[in-house]
Amino acid sequence: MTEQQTTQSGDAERVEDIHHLEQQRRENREKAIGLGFSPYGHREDELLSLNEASGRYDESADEANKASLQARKESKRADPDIDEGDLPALVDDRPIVRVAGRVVLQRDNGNLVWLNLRDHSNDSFQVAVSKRDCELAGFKLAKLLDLGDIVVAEGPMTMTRTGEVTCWASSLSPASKCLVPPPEKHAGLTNTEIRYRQRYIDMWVNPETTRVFMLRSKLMRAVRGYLDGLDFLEVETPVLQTQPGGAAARPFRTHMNALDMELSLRIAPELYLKRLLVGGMPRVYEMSRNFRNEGVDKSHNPEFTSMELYQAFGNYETMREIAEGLVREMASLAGSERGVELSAMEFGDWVIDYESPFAQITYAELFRSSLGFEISDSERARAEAEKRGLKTKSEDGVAFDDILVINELFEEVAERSIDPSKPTFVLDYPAALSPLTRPKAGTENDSVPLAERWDLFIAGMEIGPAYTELNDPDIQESKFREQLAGIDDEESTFRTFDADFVEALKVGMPPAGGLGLGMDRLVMLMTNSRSIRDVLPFPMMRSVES
RNA sequence: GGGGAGCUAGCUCAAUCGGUAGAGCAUCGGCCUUUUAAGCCGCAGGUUCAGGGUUCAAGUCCCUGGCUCCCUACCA
Repeated sequence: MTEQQTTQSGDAERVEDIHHLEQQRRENREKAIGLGFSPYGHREDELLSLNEASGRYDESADEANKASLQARKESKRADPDIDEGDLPALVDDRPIVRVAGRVVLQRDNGNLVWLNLRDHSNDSFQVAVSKRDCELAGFKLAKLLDLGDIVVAEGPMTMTRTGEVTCWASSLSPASKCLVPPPEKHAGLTNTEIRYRQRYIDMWVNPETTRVFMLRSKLMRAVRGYLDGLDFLEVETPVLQTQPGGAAARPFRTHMNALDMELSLRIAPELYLKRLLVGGMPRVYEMSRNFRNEGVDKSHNPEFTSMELYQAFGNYETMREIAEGLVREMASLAGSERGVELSAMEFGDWVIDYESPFAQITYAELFRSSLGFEISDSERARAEAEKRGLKTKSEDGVAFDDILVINELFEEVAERSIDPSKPTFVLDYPAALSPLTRPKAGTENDSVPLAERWDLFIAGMEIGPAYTELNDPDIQESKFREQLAGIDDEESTFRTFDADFVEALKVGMPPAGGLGLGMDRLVMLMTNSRSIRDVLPFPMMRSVES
């Protein structure tokens, strides 16, 4: 973008529509140009972060410089006519730094202007711009800066009388103009709507927001590093799918013009990742953006990120070991960044222990301990569900299959009995609820056959499931065709018959473990964010006409 | 889906029973070379979310709509 474009585009005809606070800022930008500056800056190769610059402060050099200045002053006082050459030598070995940041505070003392700059590393770094020590243009610039402007300053690191490490500018130049009036400097920006819709303002004003997104990025990198260490390969599979599968959810639908096809955005990558196992890749994972055309709340966004992985010749036990290691790895990183103990990481009102081995309990045991009877007692389950006012039939009046009633009770009562502060694996779900999972050997003839599946719960949130994958094409086909009584549309998408996937299994998929983890929810846990919106830079918002 | 709260200056918030829309910060003008949310003096800043209604009079009461947040429900 050229200077001409940014400084002249449409100013003339728009001037009357522009808010006076913006107009004043435009005028200050013109004045900076008048001082010979390019208001939008240029390449800088020698910049230090503000935090690095603070670290460069050298106390002994600063003391020596101050002492030499004092000695010269005293010599002059003793002999006002002393020659310059007879004064004690000026000592100045103070480190020079070159820094950039956004102006968050400005205190103009007349011939000395104090600026506080902010960048990713430091919320408030002080720069002093004095008429005596700074280039004249830079000094004049300091006086006409607006809060929010980005500037580049260079000068020695020193300490003020009040003990604040400060860059004492020898030069100052603009790097970008902020034409938008800033939020209140102390109360800040609290309006959640602006925070989410104009996240760039939120990030500038509330450094904590920026820190969450930086930690999110580091956590994603840590996950990749961990999986890399286990020889998993990251892959990419289709987002646009003709037949969305791998989960129970309503998809977003779209149309492809070139091939005149109806397509859906994926609800899960599962069925494609398994095809890669069929093809011969032994360990794969994908950081998958999934799309589900459903409600929005504190833990649901229409697009969200899951990590799914598949390991040939693994099973759901292998997956439990990986998941526990991975979550602990993330917690360890987050703990060190946040300065909290791995065994005591706050999340809302809870303190979560990621250090101890994660708890394990079977679906049946958890059901029994919280409800007081067995999952096989379907009559009692139905009575209990009705007593609790739970749904036991679909909207069109069809009575739920027994296993759906049991699962209603499980979700309503048993899941909630899990200690939120202890990461907990719930093992061995009913096979009927897990159409892509291998049945658990020896339970086929039980009244409630089980499948080799677990779900991980932390802080009351479901973090993700894992399976021993079903690799028998005939069982898979019958699972796809199995319909439970009272099942709803969303649930049935799980069972949409995918002929090509069955064909792939016929080619032969090695036995495998598969795992899916909700990355957004994990980032919520790791950053102590209570809403998924706080870990997504740009959460879904209703559109507004302006 | 159900319930609750809210929307006033650029931002954060006031405005009593329905009776002249205010403050702080930011901005603008003036002073100031060690300030820390700098300070002192002065000025200015409004389609009270939108539309309709009641009234002599509406930010305030009523209706409709928009957007946001919270609770709840749903949601692998």
